[in-house]
Amino acid sequence: MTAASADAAAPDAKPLSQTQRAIALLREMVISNKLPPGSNHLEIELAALLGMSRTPIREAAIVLEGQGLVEVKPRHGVRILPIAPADMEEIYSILTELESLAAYNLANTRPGDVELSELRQHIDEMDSALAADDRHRWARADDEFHRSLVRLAGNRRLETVVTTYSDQAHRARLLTLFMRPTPSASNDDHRRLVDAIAAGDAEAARAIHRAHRIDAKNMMLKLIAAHGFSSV
Amino acid sequence: MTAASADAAAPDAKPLSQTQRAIALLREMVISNKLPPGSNHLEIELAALLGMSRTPIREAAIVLEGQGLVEVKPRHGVRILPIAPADMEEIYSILTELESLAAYNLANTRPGDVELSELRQHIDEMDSALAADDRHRWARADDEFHRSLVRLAGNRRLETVVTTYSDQAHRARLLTLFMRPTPSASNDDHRRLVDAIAAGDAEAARAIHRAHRIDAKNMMLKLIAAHGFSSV
DNA sequence: GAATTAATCAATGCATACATTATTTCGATC
DNA sequence: GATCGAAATAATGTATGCATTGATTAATTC
Repeated sequence: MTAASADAAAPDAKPLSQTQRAIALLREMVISNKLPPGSNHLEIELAALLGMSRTPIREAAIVLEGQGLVEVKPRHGVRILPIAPADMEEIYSILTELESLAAYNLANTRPGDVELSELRQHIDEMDSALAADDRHRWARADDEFHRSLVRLAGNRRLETVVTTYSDQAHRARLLTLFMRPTPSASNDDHRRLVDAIAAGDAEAARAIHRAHRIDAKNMMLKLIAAHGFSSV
Repeated sequence: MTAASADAAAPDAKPLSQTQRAIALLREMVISNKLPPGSNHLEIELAALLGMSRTPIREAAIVLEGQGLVEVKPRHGVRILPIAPADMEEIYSILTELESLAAYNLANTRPGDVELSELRQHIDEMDSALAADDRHRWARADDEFHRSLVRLAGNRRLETVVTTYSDQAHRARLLTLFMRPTPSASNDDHRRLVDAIAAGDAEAARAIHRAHRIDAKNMMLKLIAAHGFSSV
């Protein structure tokens, strides 16, 4: 352990500014639904909550507003944006298109065993989580799989956009996680996708992933329509 | 004219906060290359330049950083991000995909004459600008055409992302505007695209637009490769 | 003369103060 | 009792001050 720090794995973790802490903490609270969608929070309250002054809170709010998670309403504080079915429709459209592009591009790069096994590890983890009937773990692995897919495609901006909209969708996915049927069929798609990527068949990779995402979107929208939505 | 205001078209234009002014002014200066790519600007200098304190400058810098136009470097002020060929590659990939999606979706909505004529007006304006050999006017109309296309598709988030990356690409387009051949063939693509949309042929609309964007990207990259890039 | 270290300088990160302005409350009038 | 208006309240937008810390310059040693 280094002399200066006792927490992270990085040998010389910089002190991390208050603004960065505020961003990380608020983001986590939003996407995990700890701050309920539709709720308002005054800057002073958030400042007190996180033990800092209004300045870093404001800066964090601006960042999170840019990421579509909150809205700064002049006299009502920071409003946690709700996610309506129409929003999910928008988000999934974009994710479908961009992740499919990632799959296409990745297949064209002819990735090596390192990259492919990274993807396959996440798939195995999903299977394992399913076997243990641990949906949270499954969801995390699913997330990681999609994140890896996009990262390996090598377009940093693509990564950024996909992360932004995945974050927005995250809360809705949490809500439907236990409403949906067992997501075992999903892994068949994943395996076929990785096989197509390994074979360098870019068109197939794109088609498989697009179909996968469209299925996911339809299921999500159906669940939301059936169960309603707590958002305001 | 209203009693309170003497400038805008809106009857009751709110005073517009300093932060909002800073965002608008800095964004314009960045995407028009008035602030050279790669240059650094201390918060105090920008504050003096725009006649305000550091606070709104900081907030604006955060917003523009989120839009990929600048980078806040702790001791060196705000750095205007340069655009390298690799960045253009990333940006055009994303724009190609998302605008093609917009074309696809718009075609599926079976837009009425109002929408279609909006698109066609921009095409006519491009023709007119070309006839007058006014490339700046052409570029503006081309921009408007693409912006309309995406807006009419009706996905607000899609609009946001496309605007973000169009802004990033804007400076490079300015640089190559006078290097490229006369962009008259481009309008053939636009007309075929609108026809496909009018006919409700979503697949054709997507294919036409994708090809259009890929052509544009290849030309841009070739120009940049040939001419080099002033970016640092 | 080069390199290493100490001292100076400067820009930022953050807290705080204050003016502005939307909201709310209280009172008065109908 | 309800509605309108005015005063009070509260939250923000912005400016400013200060401590921190990175950068830069000077100085000293080899």
